This record gives sequence, C-alpha cells and structure tokens, in this order.
Amino acid sequence: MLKHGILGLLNYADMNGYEILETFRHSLNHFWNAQKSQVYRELNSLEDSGYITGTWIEQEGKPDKKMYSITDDGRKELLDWLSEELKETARIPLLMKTFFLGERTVEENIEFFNRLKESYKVRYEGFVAADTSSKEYGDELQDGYRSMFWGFTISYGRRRARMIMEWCDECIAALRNGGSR
Amino acid sequence: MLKHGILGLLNYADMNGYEILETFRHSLNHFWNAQKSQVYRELNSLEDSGYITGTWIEQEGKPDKKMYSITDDGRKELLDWLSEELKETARIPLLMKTFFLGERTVEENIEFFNRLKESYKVRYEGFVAADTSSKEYGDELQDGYRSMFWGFTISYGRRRARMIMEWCDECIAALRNGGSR
DNA sequence: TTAATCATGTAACACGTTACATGATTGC
DNA sequence: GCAATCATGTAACGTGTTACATGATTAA
Repeated sequence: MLKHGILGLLNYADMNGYEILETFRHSLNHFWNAQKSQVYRELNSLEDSGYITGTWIEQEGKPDKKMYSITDDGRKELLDWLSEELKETARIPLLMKTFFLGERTVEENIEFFNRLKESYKVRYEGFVAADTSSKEYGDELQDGYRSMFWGFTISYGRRRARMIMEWCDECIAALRNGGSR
Repeated sequence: MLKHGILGLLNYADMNGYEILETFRHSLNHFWNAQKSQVYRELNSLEDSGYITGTWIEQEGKPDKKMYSITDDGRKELLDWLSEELKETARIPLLMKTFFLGERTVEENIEFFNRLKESYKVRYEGFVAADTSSKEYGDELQDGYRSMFWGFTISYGRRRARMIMEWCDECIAALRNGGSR
C-alpha cells in the first residue's frame, strides 16, 4: 500500500526520501500517515524489485541525497495496482472502543463523545481551509485532472468529519435519553 | 487493539478461541476483521501477561478446548484502555488509490466509483437488516446498556456507507463535468 | 546559542496476512 | 461419500511503530 503510494509520487516527479516524506506530510497525511523508517525501508525494497532506481547526488552545504526515479516496471506495477480490485480491511479503532464502552458510566461516555466531536470539528475546519489551497496544489502538479483526485480525497475527509460529528450527536442523545446506569 | 477486543469479550463471558472468532465474525466483523492465527497468538500473549487464564476442557465427540477467563489484572487493563485517549492512525486505502487515479481515463474512473457505490449500497442494506437483529444481540448480552453500544457501531456503519455513496455521486458528477482526458 | 531544516538511516518489537497442517463427528 | 462444524495451532512473511543515532548549515 505505502509501496504504491511511493510509486505514485515518483511517477509525478523524481524525489529523494526526504521529499517523499514531506509530500506525505502536506498532501496525503489526512488519509495516510507514513513513518520515516518505513519509507526508507520501502525505498530499498522498491529498488531491489527494480521498480525504482536511485542515484546519489552530492550537494554543497547540505548532506548528500539519493534521488529516485520510477522505472518502466514500476510504472506497470503502479497501473496494475490501480486497476486491481480495491481490498478494504475493516479496522476502525474508534468502533472497537465504542463497542466496549458499556463498562463505563453514562457521564463518562457522554464526555467521550463530546471530546470526539470537538476533535472532528477542528479537523472539519481544517479541511475547509485545505480546500482553498487545492488550487495551489493543482498548480504544483501542473495538471487539473490529477489535482481533481486530490480534491476528492479532501472532500471525503470533510464528509467523514461531518458524519462523525452527527454520529456523536446521535450517541449523546441516546445516552441522555436511555440513561440506565 | 485486538488485544483489548479479546479482553472485552472475555469480560462478557468465558470463551475459547473458536468462540472468540465466531463472536468477531457475527458482531465485530464490520469494523474489525480478526485473523484466526492472530487471535490464537494474542491469547497466548495475554495469558503470558497474566490478563487471562486458560483451562483445557475435555469433551466427548469433540476436540478438547481451552477456555479462557479474564483476571483482575485483565479487567484493569481493559478499563485503562477505555479511559485512555483514543489514538486514530490515518490509513484509508480507498483514498490512497483515489489520490492516484489521475493515471487512468475518465471512463475507467467513473466505472471505479460506480462499482464502489454499488458495493456500499449492498453493505448499507446489510446494516438495515442488522439493525433488526440488534434486539437479538441485546437479549444475548442480557444487558440493554451494553447492547446500546453495539447499536452505535451499526449506526456508524450505516452512516459511513451512506456517506461513501454520496461521495461517489459527487466524484462521478465531477468526472462527467470537468472531463478532460 | 539554540532551534529548525536538510538528509540519511538501523534495531527491535508489535501487529497483520497467507498458507499450511490435523482430525473427529454429524447431517445430507 | 462429502461437506460443514468444532477445535487447535505453526511458519513465514509483510507492514507499522518507537526509539536511537548522526551531523552540517542557517536564521532568530
């Protein structure tokens, strides 16, 4: 998965590990959190597979860096992944916790959903801001079609945040209402 | 995470590995997919930590089974986890793919979102059915308060499915509309 | 002088997936 | 006779997390 994310980015432009991490941080972070150690490991394994090639570049006043390019095999792998059936593995920590909240009091649980709602409200507002900088990102990519999909991921984030806020309201109302214990 | 899910179930009732897997399959499966191998491994590690205790039970006409009970330490660990700050790690495979769909044609991508919508429609309808059997589950637990949270997870699933269907509509409309390439 | 930026990683552990492996009983 | 149910796992690999480790340059 991360593997294909890296291939996708290198398909846009040559980058070193540091730049890949930066790109994750400012564009993909809301749906994928990449760890430094994992990115460097993945780059090695992609190079071993022949999907990318790396070249060391010397710099003045800065550490040397290793620039990576995607190969034809890598591009093929990327397209194969895109046309493959999407496999979604159910794994929602929030619901795992919710499922077992019956061990706590009504008050504690109302507090839980209040905090949760607050944290998604902050996120929601962040997404509204991100929407404006979408144009900025579009310029970066020099490609309206490509940047459209970036916009889709932001829209998903906004919808998801709104959905969770509404769900929190529902849970709080039910707790206030059916409050046994 | 799975660790705490198992502790949570054993807090409801003593179970063997097989029963834990069954419970995951019929109640938690929509938000957590537990692997057989992982559950057995986790049970061993929980026993090593002293959070659960296992006893072999001989059976006639059936294989022996190992019944697990939660210990006081285990119950403490469960409550600690519940009161701990929720950590959500962003990792949404659907969006990873969406982000890079710019390598494919408009037609292929419309098809992608159509299929996705269809699959969530099926899920959505499944959740509506699950809601009816909520009472069944409530009876099983003998506890209206506990079963309330099971209901919350179902409601989340329903809302999530609806949200994704609406998002698909938005993406399809945008593709039809701004269709370059 | 202190923190941020640029730039690379390793080591150890935790968690998740896939395939393999066994075997009795019960119902169709 | 065949599939499903009950019941246990192991082995190998893949992915993700946390902590450790280094070091030059630049701007406040």
